[in-house]
Amino acid sequence: MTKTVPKSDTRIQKKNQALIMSAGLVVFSQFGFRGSTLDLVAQEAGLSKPNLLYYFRSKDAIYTALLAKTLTNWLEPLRKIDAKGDPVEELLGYAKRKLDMSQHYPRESRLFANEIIQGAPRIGDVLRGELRELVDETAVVINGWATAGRINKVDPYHLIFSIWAQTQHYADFDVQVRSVLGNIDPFDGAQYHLEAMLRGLLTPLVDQKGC
Amino acid sequence: MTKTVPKSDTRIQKKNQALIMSAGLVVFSQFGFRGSTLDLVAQEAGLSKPNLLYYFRSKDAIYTALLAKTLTNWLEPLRKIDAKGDPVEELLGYAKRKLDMSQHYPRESRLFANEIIQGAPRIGDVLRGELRELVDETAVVINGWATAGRINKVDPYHLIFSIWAQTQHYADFDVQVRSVLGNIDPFDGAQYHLEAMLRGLLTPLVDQKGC
Amino acid sequence: MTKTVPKSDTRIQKKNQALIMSAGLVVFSQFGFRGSTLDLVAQEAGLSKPNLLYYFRSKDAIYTALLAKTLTNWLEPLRKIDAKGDPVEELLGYAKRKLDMSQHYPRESRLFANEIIQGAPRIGDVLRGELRELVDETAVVINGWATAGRINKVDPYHLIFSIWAQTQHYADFDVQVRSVLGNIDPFDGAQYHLEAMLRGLLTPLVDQKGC
Amino acid sequence: MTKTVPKSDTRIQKKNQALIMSAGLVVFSQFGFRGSTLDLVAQEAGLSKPNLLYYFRSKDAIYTALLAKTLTNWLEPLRKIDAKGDPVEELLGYAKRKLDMSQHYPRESRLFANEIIQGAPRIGDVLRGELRELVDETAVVINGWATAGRINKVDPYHLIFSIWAQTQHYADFDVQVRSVLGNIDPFDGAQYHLEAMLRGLLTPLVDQKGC
DNA sequence: TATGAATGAGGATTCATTCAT
DNA sequence: AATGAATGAATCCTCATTCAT
Repeated sequence: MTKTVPKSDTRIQKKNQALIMSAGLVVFSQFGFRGSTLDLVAQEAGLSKPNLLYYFRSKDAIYTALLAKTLTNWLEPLRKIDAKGDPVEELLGYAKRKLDMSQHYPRESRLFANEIIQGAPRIGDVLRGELRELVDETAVVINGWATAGRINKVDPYHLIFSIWAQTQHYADFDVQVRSVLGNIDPFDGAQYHLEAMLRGLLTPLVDQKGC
Repeated sequence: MTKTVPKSDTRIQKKNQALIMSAGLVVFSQFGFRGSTLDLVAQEAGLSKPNLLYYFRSKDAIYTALLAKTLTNWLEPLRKIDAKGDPVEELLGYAKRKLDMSQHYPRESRLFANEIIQGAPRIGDVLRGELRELVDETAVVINGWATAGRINKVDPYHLIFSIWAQTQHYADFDVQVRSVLGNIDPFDGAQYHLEAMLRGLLTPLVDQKGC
Repeated sequence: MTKTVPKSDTRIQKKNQALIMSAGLVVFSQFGFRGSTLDLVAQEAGLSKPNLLYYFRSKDAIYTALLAKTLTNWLEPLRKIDAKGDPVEELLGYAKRKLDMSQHYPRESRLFANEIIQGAPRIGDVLRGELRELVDETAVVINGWATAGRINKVDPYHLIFSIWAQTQHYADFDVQVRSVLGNIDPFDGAQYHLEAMLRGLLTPLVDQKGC
Repeated sequence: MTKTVPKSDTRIQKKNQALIMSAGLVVFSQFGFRGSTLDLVAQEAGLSKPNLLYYFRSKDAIYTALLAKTLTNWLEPLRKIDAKGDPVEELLGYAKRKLDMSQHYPRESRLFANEIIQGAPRIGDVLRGELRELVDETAVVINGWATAGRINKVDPYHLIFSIWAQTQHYADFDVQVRSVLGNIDPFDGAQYHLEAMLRGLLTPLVDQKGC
């Protein structure tokens, strides 16, 4: 009814809010929203359960805040694709950035993976709005490159999907990848393979062999 | 002895067990194990909750049975790769079968995706055992093809990962894909794009252009 | 999400639903909705808390069911006032019925008292609808009697309020009344006093003294 | 010693204590003790929750202080009945004062109503002590008047109850009264009706009609 | 085979109160 | 004098599971 939630952002508040969101990331990325409990988050954060709810109105509020915060970073790499840059390098760069994120922020990847697999109940609007627009714009750029003959003709949407799929796979299916590879680090090979794949797809034949 | 579980498999038993597993697939594939409830499964199956537990010892038993049953089909396509076939056609065929499965059995895909993202607590052994062996064997075949110059040199593990990633993406991230594509059917373009990608990667240059 | 609430009314269900509503009456009539706890109701009913919620969806559902069930009986006496009867006797009869209810169903009286004092959040509509109409109709009857000279001119609304007030007082303020009266039974004197009061108000003087 | 409660009554202390009691009156009179929360009181007072507890030891302390403070005013009208005055005028005056209090201090009325309906856990002693004595004394006065033939014979206790009931009704059941009356102000009619009732009851017939 | 009835163990959230500053 | 921070004890409700029929 009358929830006392901190209004001013003191030092300790920022610290604890960050702590909670960090703990939330660990838990929610593994179990999804429904599979996670405040107990787990509290334990991970080293705080008491009511103390969690002192900083966030509800379990949902933690999760939503987490999604919102992560979302911005998540879409960033796509925004960096430069229409004026070299097409192949731009796309390889994008793929590399995505792969780096899978390597260094696998939990964020799994957070979204869980959310989307479970039907994106909370970010459906973003997917159909902001994300779609961003992809549409990028598709125009890619089509422009193809029309100019600077890369092969490709479906820009599926190209983007395949970059998402191949990079996020190493974060989302980390357990599987490591089960198969044993002690070998996945990301070295992944980077090389992904580049080969993209070059094979994009590079006009005339550039591949001088004839 | 504490629990009476049907021993003889009558017709009605098989029917209901199948019904429950079918309902379980719907629910578990969306919410994962922890996020699912027996109530949801019971409602989906049109059975009472205690009746579910007459056929299966526990929630866990339903989930485990479901995973086990699906696993066989899931690994099947990989087994079908024929070392004696045409390399590119074999690999394209594999990719196509996987994509078909994403199209026609997206729930099974999401069931595994959920399980693996959440750390594969129940199928970790299979991943490190059966799956790894199978991939190892396939890797030998692919390496053989490359050594024989019939395809380009590729890392067979990452090749397989990239096929998994790109095909399963259309099932697991279905909501996202459709959010971006709107009314366009994803699978037409996906099939074409995937083939282009694999051909670009695998086909020796000498075959691509006659020089 | 998927609440299993009994649909068919078996014997045991009716028994337990009645048991719970009876316990709910005891608790809610004393503490009001907000001040009551399911624990108290469960204890009063001799059932476990989850078992309460097996029969009723929520605390609110118990309370609402209770109000609805009691409401009908509550308005009944007013409906029984007969325009064709003897005015004074009809009104005295009404007052007597109300007083009897206070004596024999004091909890029901306090249930409504609590609800109304606290702002009638759940029965406000009934008050402004069904109750008001009923009172309006009765007011017409009373005015008719007064116009015909069969009773003194009175404000029918305040007459009804005063009957409500004086009868319900013995239920709602029972503790106070008994604190003041000690061991004397309140209802004997109440009945006599109320009758005197109403006769004094209603009876035309010409009837009181033959002149 | 464990708790620092202000000893000296500075200006700001008195101000805030009054502020809190005023806010407590608003909240407790609506929801009763158990249904009220410190959050609600704090919000109503515009103070922080811990600050409330700086001025009052506990939620209970606020409530008890409120009851005590109000109680004095509450009993005052009864004390003002003057044995030497004109009987009917004295009693009508008492009723009027009570009705005025219902009009101008309805919250105080509801505060007691809630407390008493819920069993008077905190003022039971006062009811059985101070209140009872006061009523007993008044009853003697009334009986004296009746014996002297200055008013009709009535049960003085039920007479007092009926004045309480009819006057407090307009405060305690305010919502209901207004639901029935719509936009008409209740207190005009109430005053008139109450006077008629009491005169009808009390006035010896010989005074009503000269015969 | 099926289900109504029942519950212990959670799980999210509220709340009065304490503590440090 | 005031408040941000913190929490143990409720409090409502859910859920997997058991039991009796």
